[in-house]
Amino acid sequence: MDWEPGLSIWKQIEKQLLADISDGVFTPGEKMPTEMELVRRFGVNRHTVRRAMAALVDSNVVRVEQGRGAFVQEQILDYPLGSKTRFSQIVSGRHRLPDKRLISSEVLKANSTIAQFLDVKPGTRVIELFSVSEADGVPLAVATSYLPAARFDGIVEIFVETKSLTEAFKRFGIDDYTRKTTRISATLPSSRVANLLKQARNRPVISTESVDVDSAGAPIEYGVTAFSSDRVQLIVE
Amino acid sequence: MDWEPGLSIWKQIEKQLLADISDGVFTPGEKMPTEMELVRRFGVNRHTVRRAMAALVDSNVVRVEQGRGAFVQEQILDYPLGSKTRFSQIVSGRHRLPDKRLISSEVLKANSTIAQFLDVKPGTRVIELFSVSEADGVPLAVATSYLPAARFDGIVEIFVETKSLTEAFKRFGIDDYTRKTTRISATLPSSRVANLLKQARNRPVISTESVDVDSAGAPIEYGVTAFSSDRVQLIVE
DNA sequence: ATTCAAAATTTGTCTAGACGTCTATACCTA
DNA sequence: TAGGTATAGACGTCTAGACAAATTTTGAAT
Repeated sequence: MDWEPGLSIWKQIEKQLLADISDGVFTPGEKMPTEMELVRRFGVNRHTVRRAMAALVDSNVVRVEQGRGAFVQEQILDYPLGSKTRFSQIVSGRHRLPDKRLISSEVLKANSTIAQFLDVKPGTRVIELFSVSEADGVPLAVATSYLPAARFDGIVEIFVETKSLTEAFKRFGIDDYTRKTTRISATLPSSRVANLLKQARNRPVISTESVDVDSAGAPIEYGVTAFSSDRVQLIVE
Repeated sequence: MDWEPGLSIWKQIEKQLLADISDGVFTPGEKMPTEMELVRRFGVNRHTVRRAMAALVDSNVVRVEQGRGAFVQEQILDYPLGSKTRFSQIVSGRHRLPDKRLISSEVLKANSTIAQFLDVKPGTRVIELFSVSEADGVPLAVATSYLPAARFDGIVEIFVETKSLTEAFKRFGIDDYTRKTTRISATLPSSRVANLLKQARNRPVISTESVDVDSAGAPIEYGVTAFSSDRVQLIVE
C-alpha cells in the first residue's frame, strides 16, 4: 500500500476499510482481520491500525470485543414493542429474511410463575419451546415460550414446519392475538444463550417477559425473550 | 498523583480534568494546560495525556487547536433563526446574561446595496451601528446594522442606553417587527472582527445578512452579523 | 514602528516495545 | 465424560522517542 501525501495514514486506512465494508469484503456480523493482520496488510505499526479502527468504532461502523476481535457492526434492527408486533413482519419489513428455528421442546408441568401468567393451575401440562430468531442468518433473539399443552397439542410440529408461532396459532383457530404485558430488563446472557446468539458473554442482552392473549383475553403464550443488544433496539411506542 | 487500580490511568486523568472544569479551575473559552504541563502534573507519558484529552474532545467538553492548545469548549448557543427571534430573549432563555455593546456609530450615505435592502434611494442618509453581542461577557456575534436616518434620528442614544434594538424601535412606535430575509454564509473573520469576538482568525464565523421590516412591511434595518461558530449554532426552523 | 524571517511552542502522526486483560482452545485429570 | 488448567491469540494500556504541521514568539533589518 502506498500513501498519498496530505492525508494521514490512519485516515487512509480508515477509508480503505470503510470501502471494504461497503464492497462486502467484510460482511456484517463477523469477519474483520485482526490488528496484526491489518498491520501486515498495510505495512504500518499496530498503533496506526488501532487509530483507524478507533475512528470506525467511533462512527459505529465496527464493534471491537477485547480478546475476540473486531466485527462489522450489524445494522441495528428497530423492534417496535406494540401489542401486535410480529417478528417475521418486522424483519421482512426491513427487507431481511426472517427465520425462527426450534432448538428444543418438551412438555412439562407448570411451576407457579408459568401457571400464573398462563392463568392455569400449577402442575398443568405446558409446552416449552426454545427457539432462535434470525434475520438473514444472524441470530437476533432466543425465546423460551410456554403454551398450555391441552389447547395446543401438536403445535410443535406445525411450528417447526411454518417457523412461525403466528402461523401455528392460526391452525388452532387463533387468527388474532395480542401482547398483553411486556417487562423489559437487561442482563448478561448465560453461556447457552450467548452461544445461540453468537455473541460474547460479556455483551448484554435485552430480556423481555411477555404474555400473549387471544381475542377472548385468554393467555395463549408466556415467553421470555433475550434480544442481542448489539443487533436489536426495542422501540416502545 | 496516585492511581487507583481497576480503572485505566487515562480515564482517571479524564475524570480529574472534567472535575477541574466543573470546579472552574479551567474556565470556558481559554485556558487548559499544555500537554507537557499535564505530563508533568500527572507524571505520565504524553500519549496517556493525549488519550484522556481525546476522550474530552470526543465528548465535546474540550476543543483542541494544533499549535495553539486546548480550550474548554464554551457551551454552544442554539440560535433559532425565526422571523421573530430576538437576541436578548434567546440568551435570557438559556439563563445567560445578554449584553449588546455599541462599538461605533456614524451617519453615512447609503450605497447601492444598503439602499436596495432598505428600499431607499442611494445616497439617502443611514445610520450605521457596529455592535458586539455577548452572553455572560463572552462575545457571540458582531453586527453591523443600517437604519434609515430620517426615521430613526436619535436612536443611537436610546440603543446605548437600553442595549437593545428591539427596545429602541419601541421608542419609535415600532412594537413589532419581522425578519424578512436571511442569507447565511461562512467566512474567516477580519482581524477586527476576530478581535472583537476574541477568537482566532482561522476559526470561521457564520455570517448572516438580514432585513427587518415593520408591521407595514417597510424595511427598518439591514444588518450583517458575524457569529462565532465556536459559540453559536444557527437553527433554521 | 513595521515587516519579515527564524526560532520556539504546541499539537498531530508514526514507530517500537512491553505488559495487562480477556477469550477461546487444547489438554489433562478425576 | 466433565471440569479445571494451561496456553495461545487478540485487544487494551502505557511508555519512549522522533519527526511533521500549525501557531506563536522573538529578533533583526529596514
